[in-house]
Amino acid sequence: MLINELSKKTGISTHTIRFYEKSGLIEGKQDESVKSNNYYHYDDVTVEKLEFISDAKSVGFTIKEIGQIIDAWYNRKYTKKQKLEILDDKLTSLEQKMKEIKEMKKQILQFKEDVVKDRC
Amino acid sequence: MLINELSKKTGISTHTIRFYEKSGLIEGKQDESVKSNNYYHYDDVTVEKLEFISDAKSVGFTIKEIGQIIDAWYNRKYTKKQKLEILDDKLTSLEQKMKEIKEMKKQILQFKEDVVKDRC
DNA sequence: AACAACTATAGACTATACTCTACTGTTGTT
DNA sequence: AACAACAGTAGAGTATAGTCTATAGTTGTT
Repeated sequence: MLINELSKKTGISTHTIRFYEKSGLIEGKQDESVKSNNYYHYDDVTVEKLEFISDAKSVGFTIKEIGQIIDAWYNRKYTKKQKLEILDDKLTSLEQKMKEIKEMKKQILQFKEDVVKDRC
Repeated sequence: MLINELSKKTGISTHTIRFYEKSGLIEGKQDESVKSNNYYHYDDVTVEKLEFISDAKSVGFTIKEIGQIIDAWYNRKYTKKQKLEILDDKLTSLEQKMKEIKEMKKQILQFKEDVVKDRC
């Protein structure tokens, strides 16, 4: 599919898709047999990747981190061991985020109590 | 205390503290009786606030959101009802973040499985 | 052939959250 | 008095993650 279809399927603008491509998160390929244009073609894996990128951004991963995860999942540039290391690293960071959110919840509940009891 | 002590107590640079002050998150007060300088003085509540800001940033709250929470907790510019609304709103957003993180964990565990089983 | 819709590239612009530099003035110690 | 350490203000610079504009060429429909 071309970029417009990819954009419609994922809800991500063509501008942002191109930005992600320049950032190395996804990669379209050009059809060598067609000489009249240099249009990029994208497959269903790219759709999956873009959906993952959206989710990963929501939890606070940076483009760089997301790139690492995608490479660990769908690339030949790491050994199996390296891939598992990267993924475990991200799992650890998610555990950390969860802990911080739980503490923040407690803190805000405390604030609520303070408000209710006119302590502030 | 002056800004340097505040910085040392919180581990936040004086530059960043001034940035937070300009952003309305904290507020020092000048000693009217001293005319020779315009140094700002900070109290222990400011230390608390800065510690909260660090934690809140970790969970992904923006400066604007943090400002709202601080105002809801320590300000007279909202009614009790408004304060509780703001705090409940942030609690909801924390629940949402928590959900997204749990899903991301599942996803990355799946990636790990794919790697282990050579499915990618 | 005309024309709208689409594609690629380059580069400018925006928002957020700092971070640093330059400059000036104050305080405290020697 | 000298001088380091600290204070304030203003404004420039940086990194991240887009977002938009301009330009030029291509494709598909009428």
